Amino acid sequence: MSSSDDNVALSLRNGDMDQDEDMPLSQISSKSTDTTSVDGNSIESKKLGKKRKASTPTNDKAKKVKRAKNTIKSESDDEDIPLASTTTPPKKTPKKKTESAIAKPENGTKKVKSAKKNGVKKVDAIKKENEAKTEKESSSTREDEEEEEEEKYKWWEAEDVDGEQKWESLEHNGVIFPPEYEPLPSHVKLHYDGKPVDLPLEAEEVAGFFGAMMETDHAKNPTFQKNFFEDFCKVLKDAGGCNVNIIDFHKMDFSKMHAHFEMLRDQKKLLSKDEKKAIKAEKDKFEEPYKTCLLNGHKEQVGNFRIEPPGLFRGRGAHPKTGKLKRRVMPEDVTLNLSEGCKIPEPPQGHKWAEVRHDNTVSWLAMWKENIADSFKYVRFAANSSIKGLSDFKKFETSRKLRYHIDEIRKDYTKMLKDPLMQNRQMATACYLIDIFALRAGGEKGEDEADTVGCCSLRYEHITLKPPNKVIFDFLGKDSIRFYQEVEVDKQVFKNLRIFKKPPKQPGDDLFDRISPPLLNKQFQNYMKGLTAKVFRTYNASKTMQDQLDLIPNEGTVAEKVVKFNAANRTVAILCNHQRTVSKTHGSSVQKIHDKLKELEWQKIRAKKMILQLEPGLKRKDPEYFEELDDLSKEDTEHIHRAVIERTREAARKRFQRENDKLKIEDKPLLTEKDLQERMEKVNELEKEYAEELKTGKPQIKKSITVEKLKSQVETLTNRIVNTTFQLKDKEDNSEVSLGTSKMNYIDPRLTVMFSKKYNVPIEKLFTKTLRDKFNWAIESADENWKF
DNA sequence: CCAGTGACTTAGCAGCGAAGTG
DNA sequence: CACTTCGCTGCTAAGTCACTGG
Repeated sequence: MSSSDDNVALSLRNGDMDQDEDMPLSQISSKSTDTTSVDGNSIESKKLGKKRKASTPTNDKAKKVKRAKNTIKSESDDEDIPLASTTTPPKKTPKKKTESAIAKPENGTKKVKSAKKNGVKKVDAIKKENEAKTEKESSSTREDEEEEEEEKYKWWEAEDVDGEQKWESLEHNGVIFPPEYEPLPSHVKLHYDGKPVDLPLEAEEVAGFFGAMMETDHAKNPTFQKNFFEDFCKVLKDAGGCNVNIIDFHKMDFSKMHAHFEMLRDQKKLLSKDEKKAIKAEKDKFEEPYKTCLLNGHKEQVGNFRIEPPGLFRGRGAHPKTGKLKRRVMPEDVTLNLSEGCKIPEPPQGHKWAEVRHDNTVSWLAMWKENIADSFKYVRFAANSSIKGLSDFKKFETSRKLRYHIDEIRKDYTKMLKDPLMQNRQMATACYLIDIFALRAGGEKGEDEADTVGCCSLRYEHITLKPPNKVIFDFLGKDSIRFYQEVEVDKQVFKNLRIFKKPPKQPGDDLFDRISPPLLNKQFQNYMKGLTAKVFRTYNASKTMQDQLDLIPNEGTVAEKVVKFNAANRTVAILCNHQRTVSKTHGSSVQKIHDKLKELEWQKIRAKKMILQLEPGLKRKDPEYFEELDDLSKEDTEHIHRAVIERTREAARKRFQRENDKLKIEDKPLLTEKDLQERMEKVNELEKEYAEELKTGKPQIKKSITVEKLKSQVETLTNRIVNTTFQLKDKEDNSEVSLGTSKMNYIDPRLTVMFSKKYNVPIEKLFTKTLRDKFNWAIESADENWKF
């Protein structure tokens, strides 16, 4: 935000503060019709009694009656609940100030024009804005550079003013539809109960979807199977059925289909480099027109210009609809959005569009309705477009503005944790959880969706309380990612959570039964325009990153600094609970690195032993250098020997095979079994040598070796050991943390740019190409002094 | 008022080419 | 050079939140 805007915000805010200190959060109590006090005698909330699967089957009605009393009287340690518990909370004059009052003065009509400005000018605008920070008060200075000043304001305030309008003109070439279904060759069939099935094409396609996924976890999921089978049978029936009566999923055999797809894949892989290149070139040429569009006369990338192909819905977690058929989207389903009067893209031969719209209040280019959840899918601009950039910029500016209000907000909710009104306590407690543990808002979800929760939808069974103040969170959040944390909380928060869990509440019941995300957000708006629950995540993520970066000393190599940057990034990712599934190979690859480390260690020790054999006197000269000679146990050494031998053998065999393959192609005489034997004999000799070495503890020495050579070997090995150790630690630390999501969505990119410039780390080491494009505005605008 | 709708951001993962390794 | 591992990108599911209209 601009300096002057911040000023206004500050002064207004302070003025307000004098009138009513901690109004916003408590304001709700005076307005609310639900005057249930924390200590009981309230009407039952509608939310109570809503049950999920986790709850034990009980009579809901009976429970509702029981739960009607939400008293805190039996809370033994609740001595600091206000005495006024039976009265309505102290009313305060409703606060009139809103954020809009702050924003309004800035909103001149001239800013509307700014929406037309292109990206380059906008970037300049940000730069100017930063420079202007030092000139906050000086209005005359501002007028001096009015021309440019105007532009800079326009950039980021344009949409505040004219939030309605997203574009002046928009022209594009429509969308790409997936290729038509290609029937399988006649010998590739589904089998049922051992017999080949003649499927109509429509059904064959659906069966093929499953066949292609046979080896995935989805295909083993009973819900997936059930949903797939239902939809498959329906498609089959609608297409006229087939020669076999298919009634049992488990009698379906997709293996022929699966093998066929595998074969196609292998075939594709085997194509020569040039062939692959040619195919790609053709594809690129075909897609070219769809990749870009004209926004206000400027060329911009389109994001997802391909219509999603049909397939089986892969829901995440325990999604009730997983495996259902995602039907093919036809042009008749697709609505286009573009400027009035511009050329309308031709629909595919013999088809027509569902609708052509000219709505410049939205930023999508095309839209269709999907058949799984009946929701919309959009074709949108790419992340590097000005539209997305602007909204990203605004997102970060909003979250950045939160720093002016966060102290007050925290003070208010801390105070309100003790409010006698149940709703207010829930409100305050939710604010605390969202702020401190970066929980999501947690809206309501339907029966036909995966059972995941956020703050407001947390249920009884999702938290465990361990006095005096420990809370264990254990629930599935967005994408069914597990949120598990054992934490210590504010004492009053602990008490409140205990109250929210008090009988008659039981598993299946909402903890926060008197609040909802909209209610929460309404409160947040009183502090700051645009403040919602999700802003806290962005704010706290970026704030954490800033703090972590500030701790990094400006020294060392680029690689070291990158490692430290990533560590800071990781702190944020952990805060936001951004996880990734540990790869199937993780365990073995960690083991591999361990083994490698051991082996390096062994090599190093071995080299040192050789040094001593050549020059025994060295041990007295530098005992430290030879300290580790006995670090490896005999068993370990033997184990390593065996591994090395085995690997050598394997390599010899493979090499033999490879050479023979080559000779075969060249039509030359092949190596014989005897050649192989000879090579193996060499390995056997090495094996004997090692066995001997194990007995004597003395490695054999080659004639050509010298102490100098060995010392340099040791040094190389030491370096490799250090590097590998770091690599291992990084791998383990990162195995289940995903850094990408926070870098892309939560950490203000200007922080990364600041780090890059201040620490002389090339931005390429911190942002991938795509992120550099997406955050170009930040790269061009932030300098080494930028602060979140 | 509030449930439903619509539009947007946030999210993890598959697949693939690039880079690293022996 | 062959093989493995890494890291990026594209894909699309799953959230949030504002708005609408009965």
